[in-house]
Amino acid sequence: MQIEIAAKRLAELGHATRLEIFRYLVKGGKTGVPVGEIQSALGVPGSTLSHHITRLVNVGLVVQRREGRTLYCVPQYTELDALVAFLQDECCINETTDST
Amino acid sequence: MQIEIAAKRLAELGHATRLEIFRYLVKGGKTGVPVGEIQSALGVPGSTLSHHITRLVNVGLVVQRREGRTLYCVPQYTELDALVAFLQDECCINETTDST
DNA sequence: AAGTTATTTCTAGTATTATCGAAATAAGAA
DNA sequence: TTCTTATTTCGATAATACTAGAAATAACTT
Repeated sequence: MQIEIAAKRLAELGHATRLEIFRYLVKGGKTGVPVGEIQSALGVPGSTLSHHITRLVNVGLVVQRREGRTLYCVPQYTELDALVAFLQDECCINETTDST
Repeated sequence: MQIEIAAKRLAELGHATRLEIFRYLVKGGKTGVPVGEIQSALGVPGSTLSHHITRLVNVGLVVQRREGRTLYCVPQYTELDALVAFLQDECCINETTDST
């Protein structure tokens, strides 16, 4: 992953409300969680919530799927895994290159 | 780790220049890297660099140690590990609770 | 069509962040 | 003590982000 993309995704997760949203989605599983459920669970005003979700969508960490009136938010596990992998590969001690 | 702290650290890493700084420090090893070396390696103006380093220090991801005129920046591996662990534990699919 | 529910877009005020030159500080060297 | 090196703090400007009420849109129900 390029550093620019990693930085963008980290920045979006670097906001308490958005991090809570993402965590809530992850707990909700692969089918996704309706926006309204996030709203009542976290107690965030609709317009504010929509703004934060849009940001998560913009960096590819969340995808939305509509079913009738309900919009489901689906966390993109693969993207988060890649981000975690980036941190581990690029920003943690690489023991294999280290001489004991 | 509390979500507030995690969010703060993610936010600080969520800036391309700061992420590059941190990555450079990690590559530099446990003894740390002088500010001046980061400056010439990344080509960032001194005042701007100082600002970014201060932010990393403020969230505990970097510690500074002075040796004469030279200030060494030391990446805090433990803190990054904790952050990565937070993401994996709280924001990734927990396979163990999943019925296979 | 009119009403209801679910969610977004608009708008605007406030706050935080990024940037970097210039001046200031810290510390060793002459 | 003066000079040089290393780095920070100050100050000012521009840009971006946060928040949330109100209005708009999307889609189902009656």
